[in-house]
Amino acid sequence: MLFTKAFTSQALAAKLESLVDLSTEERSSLGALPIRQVDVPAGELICRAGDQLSSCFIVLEGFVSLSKETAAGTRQITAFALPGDMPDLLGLHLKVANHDLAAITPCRLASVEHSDLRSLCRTFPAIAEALWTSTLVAGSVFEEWVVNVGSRKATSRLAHLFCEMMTRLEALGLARNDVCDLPLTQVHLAEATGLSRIHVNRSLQELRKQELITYTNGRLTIHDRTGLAQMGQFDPDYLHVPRPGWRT
Amino acid sequence: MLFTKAFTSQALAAKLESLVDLSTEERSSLGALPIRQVDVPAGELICRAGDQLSSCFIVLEGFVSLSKETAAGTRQITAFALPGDMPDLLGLHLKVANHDLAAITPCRLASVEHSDLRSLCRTFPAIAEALWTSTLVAGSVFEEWVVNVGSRKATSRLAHLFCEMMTRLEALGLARNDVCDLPLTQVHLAEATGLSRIHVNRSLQELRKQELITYTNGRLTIHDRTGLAQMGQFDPDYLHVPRPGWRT
DNA sequence: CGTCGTTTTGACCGCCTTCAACTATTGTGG
DNA sequence: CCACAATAGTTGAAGGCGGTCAAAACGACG
Repeated sequence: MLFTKAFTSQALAAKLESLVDLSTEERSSLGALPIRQVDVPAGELICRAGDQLSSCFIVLEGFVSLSKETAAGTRQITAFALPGDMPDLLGLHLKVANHDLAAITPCRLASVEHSDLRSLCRTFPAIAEALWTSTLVAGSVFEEWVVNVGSRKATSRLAHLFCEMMTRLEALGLARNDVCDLPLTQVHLAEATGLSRIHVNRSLQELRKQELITYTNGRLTIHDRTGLAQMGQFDPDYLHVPRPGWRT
Repeated sequence: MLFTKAFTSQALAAKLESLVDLSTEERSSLGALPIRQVDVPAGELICRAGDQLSSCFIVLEGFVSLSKETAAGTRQITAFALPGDMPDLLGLHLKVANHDLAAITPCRLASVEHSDLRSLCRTFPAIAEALWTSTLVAGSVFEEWVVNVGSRKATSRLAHLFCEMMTRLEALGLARNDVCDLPLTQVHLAEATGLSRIHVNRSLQELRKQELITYTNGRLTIHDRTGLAQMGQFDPDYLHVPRPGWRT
């Protein structure tokens, strides 16, 4: 890892402002939050479940996976964190991380001391509320994933995941015209959907055959938005993004 | 439903005090929180996904399920709420419920206006922190459920669920000597684990055959704690209860 | 050009689902 | 107190979805 001193990027501020209104004072205090910038190469672990942390991360650039090890040595990915997300904000109040964090792509993170964050929350309740809300949304996404892996068939699970990622990336301005960079290998998809690598491959072929998507070289294109949403039983409400752009 | 005016029971206060230390003033303000008491008969819906609520519930007595409908008309249960839990606290900041709430047993609930709760949080930051923390724990449980339904086999899923419920009920003083009332039908278990009703039945027989549990008439007895924990790959950390009482 | 990770294909097998029927238990009204 | 209905649990048989194993094709990169 490579460390640099810096100040908070726009990523977090943008995220929080999508949840609550911030005054100029709050915005500038947020910008002045002292952070340590951290660069992590692709594939590297950022922290492990059980780690006791005195700071938490903000994703500035890149894709981060949240995962848990299972007995057989396999991983279950429980969520993906994108720029603006704080994948271990839970540690602010609970002290121990309860999942592994790994950089899927090369990532730029900001590390914020819990003490700094806590005093910021004390001074500006609106910021505390925004952070709280962001953890609620994260919880809501976990809950939807329970439904996804618990009750849908392989093609539906993948369709749902693609809809979710497209929606979130659009909200970040990282997708346009139903095209986005989604740098996940089929192994990542398998670990996120609770399927085997091989069955993911075959299910992707099925989605292609039905002309719903193309997905090559980490680039996802959705050809039939409503068709994919139907296949994945996708309803964007649980993501709580302002204007989802999916018609039911 | 049957409504009565009343004041907050000990259930919530006890729950919050397990998460943060409260001053006597905070404790009494919490007790003075105006609530409307609601009694719900077994099997009845409490609210639906998508409802816009101006108040939220505290479970005082009984078992509540959180669930989402899927396309085929089936349900996926995403969590169980026990006394002291606030299963739709999410609505405090996000306005819309994102799951159905249903009374599994006859339930006594307390309904608290969001405005009252919000002003209480504003006056006592420690209470806000405790509530925030409780939502973080709930999120942590969702995350573990993703792992459970995403990566474990039938018997493991059930074993894990039983370990979780036993741990939580113990923390509430509702279990003793590895015995607790767990008023869930096999259909509930199926909906919570993402299995079919029939396979739940057969997996339960397997757990009994291995002399890990008995489970009849809504009463769970764990005969082999470590064996069950191993089968379910259960590690109580994610529940964030003070003293779990499971040896690794 | 060889190496390593990723994707793809084929064959086989098993966990779990589905369908159908039967039993046990609980509750209700005559 | 019994008849009946309704709910919950159990058993059997058949079949499908997806897992596992093995190997080949493909692509990126040094």
